[in-house]
Amino acid sequence: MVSQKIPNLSVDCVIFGYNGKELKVLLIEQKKISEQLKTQYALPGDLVEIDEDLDEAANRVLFELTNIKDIYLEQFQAFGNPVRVKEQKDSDWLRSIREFPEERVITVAYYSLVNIEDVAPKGSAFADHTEWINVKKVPPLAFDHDQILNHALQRFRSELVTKNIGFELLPPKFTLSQLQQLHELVLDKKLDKRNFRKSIKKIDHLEPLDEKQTGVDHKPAQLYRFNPKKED
Amino acid sequence: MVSQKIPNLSVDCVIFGYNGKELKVLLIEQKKISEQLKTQYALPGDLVEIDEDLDEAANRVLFELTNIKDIYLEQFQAFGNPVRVKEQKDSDWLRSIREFPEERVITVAYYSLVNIEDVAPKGSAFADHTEWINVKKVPPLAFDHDQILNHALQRFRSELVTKNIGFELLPPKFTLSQLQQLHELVLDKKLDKRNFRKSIKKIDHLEPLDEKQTGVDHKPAQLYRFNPKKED
DNA sequence: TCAAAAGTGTTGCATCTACACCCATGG
DNA sequence: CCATGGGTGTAGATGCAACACTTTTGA
Repeated sequence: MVSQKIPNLSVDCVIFGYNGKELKVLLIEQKKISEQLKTQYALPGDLVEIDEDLDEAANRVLFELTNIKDIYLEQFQAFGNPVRVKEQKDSDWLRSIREFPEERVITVAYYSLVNIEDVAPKGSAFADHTEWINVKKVPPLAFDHDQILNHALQRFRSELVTKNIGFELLPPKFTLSQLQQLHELVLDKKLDKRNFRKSIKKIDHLEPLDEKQTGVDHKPAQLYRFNPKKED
Repeated sequence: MVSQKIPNLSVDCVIFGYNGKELKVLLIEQKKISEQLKTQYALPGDLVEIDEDLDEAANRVLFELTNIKDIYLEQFQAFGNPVRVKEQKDSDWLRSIREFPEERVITVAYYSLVNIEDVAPKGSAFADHTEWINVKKVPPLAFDHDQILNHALQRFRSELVTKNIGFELLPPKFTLSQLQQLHELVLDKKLDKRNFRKSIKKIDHLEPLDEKQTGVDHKPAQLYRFNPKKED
């Protein structure tokens, strides 16, 4: 069954992941229409269904691509340039997948943080496959997705410092050094170890475990987890 | 000439003004369809035209209602509940003005600050008239506009402190006490006069004039203006 | 015993808060 | 000369940045 879609309205999702070394973003490789076309990457997104909430649509797109369900997606901006999907580079592909490929499309953009281990990227109706790509090495994207990705990164950075989000990118048990590395990567600057620890020890829901790192050839670190239920 | 509109997409504008005493928001009174219906207020908004940028649409709505042109409107959130325009209270009115009144409508919300003196509210195609209403005394609004207004207020508060916006609400020449009163009103708390002055004197583009208040029965205050060109 | 990362406190500086009196004007 | 809001500084508390050494483990 094909559900009915609003021809002018889509959601796009910027899904960040972290492998311990690099901040990555989940991109789809657009299905190749003909051999002449070179492959183009894009953010996962889709038209919104006729009776679907925006948040629901974003979750659906995320689920279709990653099998991840019920995580928080932050809506950060709507992009509505009337020609944002009308560049030459995008029209062939749109003609192959859309019922009304000439329509202008407004998109509502969401971002989300996931544990990269939880995701087994897979193909979908629109995409040959999905791929985790280092945010510092993202090729030019379809539509205005470069711009959307940049906005997402900015928003992520500012929420990382103001709201101390970011635990979602780490494995369930992590060390403070891992957390610090993640912050350094996202903010693109070195942080002082002692000051970092002082500042994050203030935040709630960060719980030390009775457990240490194993299998490292140096002093094993205390493991922590992020526990939203913890009162502290 | 009637321009073609996208049936599922609108913009709504939360326009704040300040009269020296109260923070106000510009609302439209929906045209009365029949004598039975009670008047309902709503945020100014309209469907987006088929080739119109979102920002452009917001500016058009603002202009149609206030004759104000070319001011900055901040997009803050898209609202896309599929039933947000389908409550009983709103359906009669929609049937009277919309070509497709049963369609679900996603709206992109903007907020803006204007000098209340510059606005001569007037009627429009949809509204009997427009009215400045104290934000603390806003009646229940059409659609989900209460929620939109609340989000706008929150965003305005946070940008007032982080970005020191707010001058747009004052007359071109103002005293520091007027600026302080505005901040106190928006943030809903008393501020210390000396500390307030210290903090705002750090911000750029605030320029003391060679001019003082007149016509007051106390020591006349220094006048300032906000001058975005000033380097300082 | 060596290498590698974990872990831990203090000091100076900048920022924020609290607080009270004199000044200029109009009536 | 009185009432009214305008205008100003300081001291204490708090928060942030800089900085170096000891510990624990595996190899």
